[in-house]
Amino acid sequence: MKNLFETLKARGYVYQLTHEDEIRGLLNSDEPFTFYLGIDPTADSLHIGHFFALMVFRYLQDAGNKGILLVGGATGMVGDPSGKTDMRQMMSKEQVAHNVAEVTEIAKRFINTSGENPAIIVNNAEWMDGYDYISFLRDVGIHFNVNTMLQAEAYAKRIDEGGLTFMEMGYMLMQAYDFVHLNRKYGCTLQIGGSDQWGNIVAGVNLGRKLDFAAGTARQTFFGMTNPLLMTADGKKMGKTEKGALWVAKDRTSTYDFYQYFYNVGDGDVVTLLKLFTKLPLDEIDELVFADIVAAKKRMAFEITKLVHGEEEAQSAAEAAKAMFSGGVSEDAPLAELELKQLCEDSSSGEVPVASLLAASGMASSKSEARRLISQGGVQINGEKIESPDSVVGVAAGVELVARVGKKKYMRILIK
RNA sequence: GGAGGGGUUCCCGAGUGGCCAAAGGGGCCGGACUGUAAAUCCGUUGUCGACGACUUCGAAGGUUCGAAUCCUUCCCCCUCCA
Repeated sequence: MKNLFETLKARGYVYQLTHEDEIRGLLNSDEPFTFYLGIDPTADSLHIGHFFALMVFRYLQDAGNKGILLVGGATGMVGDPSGKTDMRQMMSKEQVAHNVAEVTEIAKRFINTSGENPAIIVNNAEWMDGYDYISFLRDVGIHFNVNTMLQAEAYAKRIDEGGLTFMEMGYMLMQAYDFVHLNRKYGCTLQIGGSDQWGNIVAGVNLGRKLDFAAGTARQTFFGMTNPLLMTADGKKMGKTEKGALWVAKDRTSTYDFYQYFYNVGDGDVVTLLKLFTKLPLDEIDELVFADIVAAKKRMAFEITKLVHGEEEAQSAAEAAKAMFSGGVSEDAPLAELELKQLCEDSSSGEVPVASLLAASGMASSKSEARRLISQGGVQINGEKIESPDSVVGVAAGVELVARVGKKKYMRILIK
């Protein structure tokens, strides 16, 4: 007898449950079961929201249960309207295929696909592609009541805003069927996912029941469990940055930025994040946070970065941050390489307006923006504050400058 | 298909011929204070060869000395009716 259920609940992974008692029994039983998590390939990387669900996946798998990761090659073609204000832009088939491949690769970093208890990765296109429309409507569609569907919380926004297309309503049927398929083929009994998936998960549970009833076969087991939405203490969606989501792929969000994001979260979120994304014991977390909130935050940022990008990367991100904020420079700071001849007429050396430099390196989105930043006193070059928007700086081929905008943005600029 | 309402700068939302690069709020960004946190306060928030110039108010034309504001056509959205 284990207490996996209690562990997950105490750390904050559990939000909604279709059958609380039964699921507790399932998770705490010594008898392994099969579960699945579905991810749609809406982009070619995963963001931190996915990672939340993947943590649950790991816990379940580490406890000896069989995990199935479903990458939605078929559902991705349609797009889940759950919780969305607007219809998702339809993706081309090529794009979906590309994303499926990328997402699969990244997911493999988090879940164990080899060893004694490997997780398996499936793509629902495998069984959806050959399913013809009429058969699907007759087999699956017959079990869905539109009135009930329309009352689903997940669709409320779309209905308020005026447009929910027929295609999108079909999404729920697809996901529901996925669960049934995995149950039939692999004996999958539990679906996990984010709270925005609740409606779709419940649909799967219900569909399984109805199909069993219609076929007169023995009732199979279908359970669903969701994890809460990752919110910051002040009620915002976590993982949002000015550039969009916080991505797991390095070319989308650098390790340094990733680390910085967590370093800069509010104090109130530190405990939550430590519980969710580290495996530190709960009492140790409490102690740490109580003793020194800043140290706890640092530890949290490090641990999460380590989990996602590996220890080495995390170490260098932490060191880069340390160097930067104590006034030094780090090799790990982002580097921009600029062509000298694009900055000034003279071929060997010359003076370049600081504003141009910032704009060219991407530190500022335009020269106007750069001038604004300078006049507000937010720009430093090589540790010296730039006083006037018209200031120039001497450059020559091979020179490296360190530009700083605001308190937190640093960049090395190499003149070529 | 019919009738009405509407599309404004990142978002919401004022503006119905010059005083409009466009009120106000949110967000973002910068500064101060701090702990690379939060809260608070201040400032900024189209672009550029920068006290001036250029380009913006769904799209394209037109009227006018002058248009986000008026006219025409088109595209899109919403509400009610069918």
